[in-house]
Amino acid sequence: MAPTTRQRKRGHDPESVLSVAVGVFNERGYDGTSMEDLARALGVTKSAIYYHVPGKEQLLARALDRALDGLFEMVADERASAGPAIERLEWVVRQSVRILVERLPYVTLLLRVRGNSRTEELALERRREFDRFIAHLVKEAAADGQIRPDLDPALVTRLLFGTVNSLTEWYQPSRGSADDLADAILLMTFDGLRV
Amino acid sequence: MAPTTRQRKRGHDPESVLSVAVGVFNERGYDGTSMEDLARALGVTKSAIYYHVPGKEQLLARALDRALDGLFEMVADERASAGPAIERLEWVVRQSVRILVERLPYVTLLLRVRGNSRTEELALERRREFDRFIAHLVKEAAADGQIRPDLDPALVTRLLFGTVNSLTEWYQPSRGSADDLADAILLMTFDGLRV
DNA sequence: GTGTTTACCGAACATTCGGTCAGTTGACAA
DNA sequence: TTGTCAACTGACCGAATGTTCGGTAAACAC
Repeated sequence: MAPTTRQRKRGHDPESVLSVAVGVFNERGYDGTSMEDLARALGVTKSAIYYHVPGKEQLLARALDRALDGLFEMVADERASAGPAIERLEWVVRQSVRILVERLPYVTLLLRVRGNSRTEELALERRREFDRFIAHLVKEAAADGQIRPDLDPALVTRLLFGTVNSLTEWYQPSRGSADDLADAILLMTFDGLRV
Repeated sequence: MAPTTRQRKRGHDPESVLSVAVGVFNERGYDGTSMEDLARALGVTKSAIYYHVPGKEQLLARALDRALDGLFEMVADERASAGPAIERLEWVVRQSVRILVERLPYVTLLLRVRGNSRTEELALERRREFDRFIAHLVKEAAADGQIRPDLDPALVTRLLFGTVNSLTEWYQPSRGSADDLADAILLMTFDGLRV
């Protein structure tokens, strides 16, 4: 046997670095994560990271774009703009859950952004634009008389998407499909828990 | 004359430092906040902070205790343990909203803790204990046949308190009282949005 | 075998971090 | 007037931060 270690030069690329980095960001928080932490998680030294990506903030920017692009692709779909408002809202909630589950680490990171840097501010602004779209949709459904009139549409928007977004706090792929989750959320929020 | 209270110079005390610090922590995140940031917000130099409090992590610990103490005082109340489970659950949700509103900055900070230090781990463990109490309560209500049987009680627990906790993301005192908020949340989650 | 490219290491960089400490200030007591 | 003391300041420390850079072993191209 050759004593020389014949370890395969697996090697990273920008994609694998991003995916590992986002995982660590979500465990320790972006500001709580050092490049040393990332290096350890990747099994390389700090400097190796800079061979693949320009720096820490770029990692954040790419991750946030991945989440936001998913959300904006959805609201660009015809099904978000045509038909009865209540059905569009239901569809958008369902799709939001789907995106949240599909891109869980990226969306999780997005929902924790506080605006500490230019990168974060830009992401926050895009997110607010998405939120405005949803708020408008709820308002339409309320105007159509499709949701209970004794609740302020703006409040409903916040609570509804508070519920959806809280998935990032506990969801694991083993805990059910996106469709089952969306069913449960729509059942609770639209029809109520009480028997 | 023996004055029992000594006239103090204008300045800060541990309480005012804590309250300003928690505000900055919530704006920029705990790890994203430097002692220099705190000093600027307090209008003093960095070293003045150490005259009033032992350090950054102690500020976090005190803030987290303030949130957790409120939650545990509530579950220690008789009304959380006696009577029909569904009514206890309703009461606990209502009180949770109240505490969240009363101690908003402290609870906000608590809900963002990731376990990066011993202090954060201890807070996380106490929080999990609170969550276990709620989960048990929902399970009891489900066993009593008081909430719809087609939803997993563990899932309901997460969604219900995901909704409640999402208040920290947007609530401002000008946006209504804790009671009004609790009404809206209970209306949506227990009776449903749809007309 | 030689040259080039890929993927990395180790050492260093300037800066910022949380924290310490000797000294200063000014209100008050005596 | 003098002394005390709460409430600071400013200079500083070692460690950690994100980033740069010169070098290099291994894989590949010819």
